[in-house]
Amino acid sequence: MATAERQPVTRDRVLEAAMSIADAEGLPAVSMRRVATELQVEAMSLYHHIANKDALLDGLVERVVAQALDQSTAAAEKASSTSDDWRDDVRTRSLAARRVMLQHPWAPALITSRSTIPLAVQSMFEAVLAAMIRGGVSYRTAHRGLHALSSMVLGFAQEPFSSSNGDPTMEGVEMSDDLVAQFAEQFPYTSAMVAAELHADGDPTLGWCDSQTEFEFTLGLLLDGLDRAARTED
Amino acid sequence: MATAERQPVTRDRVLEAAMSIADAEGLPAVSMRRVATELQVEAMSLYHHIANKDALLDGLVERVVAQALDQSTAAAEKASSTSDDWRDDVRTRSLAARRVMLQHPWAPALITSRSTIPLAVQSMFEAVLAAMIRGGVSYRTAHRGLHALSSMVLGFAQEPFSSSNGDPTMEGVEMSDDLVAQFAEQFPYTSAMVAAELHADGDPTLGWCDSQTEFEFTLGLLLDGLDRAARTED
DNA sequence: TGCGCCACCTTACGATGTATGGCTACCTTA
DNA sequence: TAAGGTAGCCATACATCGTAAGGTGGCGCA
Repeated sequence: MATAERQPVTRDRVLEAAMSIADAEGLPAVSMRRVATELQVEAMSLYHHIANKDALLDGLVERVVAQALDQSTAAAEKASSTSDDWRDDVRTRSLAARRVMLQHPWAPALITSRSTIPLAVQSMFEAVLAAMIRGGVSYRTAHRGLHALSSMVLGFAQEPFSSSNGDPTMEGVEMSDDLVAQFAEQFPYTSAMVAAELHADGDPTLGWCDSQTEFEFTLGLLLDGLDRAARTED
Repeated sequence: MATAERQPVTRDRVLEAAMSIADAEGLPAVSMRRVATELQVEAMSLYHHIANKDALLDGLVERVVAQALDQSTAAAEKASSTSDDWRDDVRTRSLAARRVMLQHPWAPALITSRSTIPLAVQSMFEAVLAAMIRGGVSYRTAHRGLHALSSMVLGFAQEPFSSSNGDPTMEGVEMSDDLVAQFAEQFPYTSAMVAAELHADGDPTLGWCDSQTEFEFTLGLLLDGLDRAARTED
């Protein structure tokens, strides 16, 4: 703060500021004025570097997916020698992309809401597709796999009904024994499942789930299924 | 319009109005003033029936998931005699729930963003879980299956990068031959896939996909995978 | 020296959610 | 029947949002 010589505003600096606000305080906190003050500038000055807010959001998406592409190709290259099963390649890429999404929890919803497909996404599709085709999967099956994979990477990072979606009121309220009993009566299977799955920590919502393990399990299921489909169709 | 005796406002009528606005013009069009004028009333009057806008959105979610629950139990009951494979039961329910989501395209994103889990969702989980357990799936695997299924139903209905997410500018613009060639060079596998999959209609985005078929395929993959997991773990 | 442009700013408009307080018509109760 | 409360609706106002329109200062180049 001592030498607060402010640097010139650029599109990149705007996006960076917006990104850090989104990461720290959530996407709704990203307003033009907020981003501007972060850059020690007035709101209207931003319009010299980006067309409008929608373009700013497009820029955010662009940045996140570029990061996802980077990470997943890096991870895939690093692991390329360890296996020649196409599933491992795709798995590595998917896990890396997911990791990026988890670092920017606002991103999946934003990406899903956009209408134009970023180049970086196209590149990721291409890489995954290439792995599948080289692994002997048909175009048809690979196409379906692509949809399923992108849906998984974007969907599993969002966690519906998680208390991180605002409303800290419910944070750690315990259900009364009465309510627990009533719940158990109305949803016996669910209760039994929770009882079976619950080890140490208690939380009546689905927050007790280990969503990373669940993601990996489902990913494995999907990849094995695609592989099997490929093997039986020829 | 002749006998425009306006009925008294109720929570139900508020939600119904909001719902039809969302269906017709999208979720952003649902503002307090807009809903109010629909009911021939001023915005502030709504607050006598609904705590605030967030509660209104909760109400919308509540309505949609209730509808999904209705449809999926109805469908499951109707088909209950045709098969005793748990997968068919779960499939029927999932497809019915998806159908409801497709009727309210704004719903999946809204549902995903909420923090409290509606009772109707809990009921759907219970029914699906029951089918799985009775089919011999372990609690652990069933739990993972539940996550995967809900992610699919919510995720596949959203279609990232679809032109229905605003921006009608791109609607049906043809790529120049130049661009097509450049694209083919940069993304050879993708181009080959599009060529292989494309039958009659042309559209360079992923809009040419039949997402219903893709959903059913992936659903089948998932169910078979869960079934296989259940069969090998005991 | 002067012209023009570019980055930034000021002001202002219409939209949004909602706090505050007033009005009217009814219902309850003595 | 008169008094008082209350439920439902409305008008006004405020903060915040995206952004259109136009002003201002300093720099580069003629």
